[in-house]
Amino acid sequence: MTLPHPTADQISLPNVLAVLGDPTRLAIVRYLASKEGVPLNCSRFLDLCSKTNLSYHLAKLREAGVTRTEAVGTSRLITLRRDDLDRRFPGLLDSVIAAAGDASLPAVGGHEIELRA
Amino acid sequence: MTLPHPTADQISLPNVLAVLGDPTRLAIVRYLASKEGVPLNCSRFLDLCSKTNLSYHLAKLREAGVTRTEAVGTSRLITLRRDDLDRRFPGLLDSVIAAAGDASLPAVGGHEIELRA
DNA sequence: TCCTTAGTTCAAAGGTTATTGAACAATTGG
DNA sequence: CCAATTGTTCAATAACCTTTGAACTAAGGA
Repeated sequence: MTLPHPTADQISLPNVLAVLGDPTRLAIVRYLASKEGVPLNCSRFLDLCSKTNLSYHLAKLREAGVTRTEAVGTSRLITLRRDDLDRRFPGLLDSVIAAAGDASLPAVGGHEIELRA
Repeated sequence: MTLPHPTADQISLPNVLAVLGDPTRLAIVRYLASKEGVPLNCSRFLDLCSKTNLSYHLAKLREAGVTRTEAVGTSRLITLRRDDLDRRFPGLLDSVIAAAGDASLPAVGGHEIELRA
């Protein structure tokens, strides 16, 4: 439960943009946004890349302050840090998600069980 | 006047985000936005980095479809591709610029003459 | 024509990023 | 306890990015 996250004001715009500039990570964020409020575990994203690589990308998202990762049992529950991002960069997340929604990004999920919110 | 630019629908979101994820380029875009409508020449940005490096960053911005570069004499006139970006990714540029405006980014310009719009 | 101004291209160095497989740790169920 | 599930860490690799200085091109002015 104690994974390192930046505080809201440690979140840096260039860093967030750079992190979202990767197609795999953008797909993760897009999917998180589509299931907002529902914490998802990593296995949800295994369509996108290998388990090892996913671990890497999810760490990047967490370290940039885009996602929050909570350890529960052997799982990690991933959520978007929408409140913090909206406070720091109003409208940014929404426009990114909307833009990503139009574009055809890698699809994800479907055969996994959602975890209670 | 014939520098390679992507068409509006060739502009890719991950690419734009990645390109804006560099502090120097974000500062360039921020400054272009603050002088919107006024084409600026490269020398305006020499506070940010060396001439060579600036050439590199401006090429990145152009290739990603963020800026338009027009050759006039020995100058290059740089403008934001706001219309195309707004059409492709509504609200994105504005929220990025607003967010960049709050954050303290490298300042730029001041002692150069603006070119007529 | 010669020089200056404006910017590009090139090659190289150094750094960072993405990706992989193998090995590891931790929790949970039988 | 044993095994399966979930995910991380490590070392390695290949690719890409940023930055630099030197050499270059192209236009404009004296």
